[in-house]
Amino acid sequence: MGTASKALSLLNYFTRSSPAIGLSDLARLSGHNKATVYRLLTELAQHGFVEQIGSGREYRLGPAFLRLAALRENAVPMREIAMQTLTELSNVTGETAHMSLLNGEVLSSFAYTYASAHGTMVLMEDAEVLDLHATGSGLAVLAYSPTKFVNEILRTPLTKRTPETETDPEVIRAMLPCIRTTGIATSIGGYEQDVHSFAVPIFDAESNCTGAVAIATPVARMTDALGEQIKSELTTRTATLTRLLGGFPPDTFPTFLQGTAL
Amino acid sequence: MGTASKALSLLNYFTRSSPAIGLSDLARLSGHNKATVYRLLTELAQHGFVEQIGSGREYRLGPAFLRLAALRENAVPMREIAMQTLTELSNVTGETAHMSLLNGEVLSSFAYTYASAHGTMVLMEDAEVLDLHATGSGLAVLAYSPTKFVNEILRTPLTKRTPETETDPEVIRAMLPCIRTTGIATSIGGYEQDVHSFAVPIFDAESNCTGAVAIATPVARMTDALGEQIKSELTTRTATLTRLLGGFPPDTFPTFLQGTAL
DNA sequence: ACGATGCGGTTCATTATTTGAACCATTGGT
DNA sequence: ACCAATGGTTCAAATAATGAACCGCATCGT
Repeated sequence: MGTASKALSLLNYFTRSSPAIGLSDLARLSGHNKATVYRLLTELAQHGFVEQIGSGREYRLGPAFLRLAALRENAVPMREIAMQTLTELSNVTGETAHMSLLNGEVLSSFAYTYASAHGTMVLMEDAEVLDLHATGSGLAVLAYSPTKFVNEILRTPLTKRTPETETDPEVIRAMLPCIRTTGIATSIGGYEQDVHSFAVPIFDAESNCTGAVAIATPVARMTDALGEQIKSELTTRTATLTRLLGGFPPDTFPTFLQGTAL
Repeated sequence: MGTASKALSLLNYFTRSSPAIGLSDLARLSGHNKATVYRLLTELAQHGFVEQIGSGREYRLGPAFLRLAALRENAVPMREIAMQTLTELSNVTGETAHMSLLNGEVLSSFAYTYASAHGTMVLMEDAEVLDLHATGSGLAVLAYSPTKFVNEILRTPLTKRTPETETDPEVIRAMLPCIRTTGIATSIGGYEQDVHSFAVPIFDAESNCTGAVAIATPVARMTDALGEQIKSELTTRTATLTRLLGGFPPDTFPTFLQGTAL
């Protein structure tokens, strides 16, 4: 791994639940030497990617991301386009719709919309990290990712989010061909208890899978009829979204799902 | 300069006006070897910080920034707090108020509010890079930055934005003590023609200057009376904002400007 | 049709940078 | 008063970054 990658991967340890991390902790988490982490953090800080809280204690993400995110969204207004489709999806299905994007090895929540049809609703968080092995979205992404990537993900220990979480790499690997035949991944309570989720992949211009769109419902509300409706809406509208974002499904993607022409 | 810094500084060449850059161009711009830039871009791409457009042509900023910006804003809701003060400022003065933040050596627009009082108005852009030598905000920041930082900025050639832009490093250096005595920097047409700007610095918890708040008006509308009102409102409200953001002005900052207690 | 140009990407011996164990000075808890 | 952490620093040893030259390819002007 190159030095730049080490520096960048440090940023992945900052999450919603641990927004500030000390030097020693970060060294332990990343497995790098403390001196190394210190030097990398210093460099990141010089560019505003991290900043220190107080007179030398913990580090947190810096203000540079606000600037670069604004530039990114200006160059590629993905969120704006995606919100349109997500709004339609949650209106039509009456359930929570969300889209996630793959950043390196991290799949994270990117945008979501709620429906006002019911009193209960699956809640989402911005920038939440979604386990690739334990969510519908993650499985959809894995099913359409290169074998090499899948191997890397399944090599590392898989965290057991709920009693229902499947953590056997081989069982997960066996699920992927099945997902590919339908183009739809399903997760029932694998990430959060009582959450049922259908997910389909989205692709970029080179037909790489870059994320997923999913509909999440309380398990108790799921019926065969609702499931069929969701799967139908999800596949057609997401196929259109992929095209709106300038992407193309790969040849292997089930053609009967590829939706209406743009 | 460390390797990580080289990688991170590549990101600074992506701007609103050049959102996509080719490998060779980026090598020329940054002054690094093409092979080096290629390797760094590859690493950045692996983490979603840049992505390639089409089947291998130009690079642009990646989706990772959206995730990290969301995490940053969640940890430090600066924008939310700042918008409050900016809204008050533009309401009270009837002019455009904006706040800029320093990311490494780059000062960029962070948030702004317009007033509806007049037909004409100074317009702002998100994430716009503000020259440190040619804007009121930039001068305010320089006046309260370490000498070493000022030297670095003034060593590089200063771009002449308008006929009024001052580009002589020594003249600019001579302005800084003057700015420090009043706590207010002024720029008249130095960045954009016909734009008058008053700016005051903001500070973090360690009394480092991290940015500025400014009021921009059309030159034609500026009068002594308006100027006095703006300076008064700007200094008191920005002092309060610094405190709201958890910062402290340094001891050298004019005390008669430090506003009301929180 | 064609050579010239410039592009993204690759190679590999040279070189400069990163690395990490050990070491400070401080801080906070007991 | 002590101990165990913390953030930060050092320097010889090891490793990773570097850059000139080189591909194959697309584009462009003639």
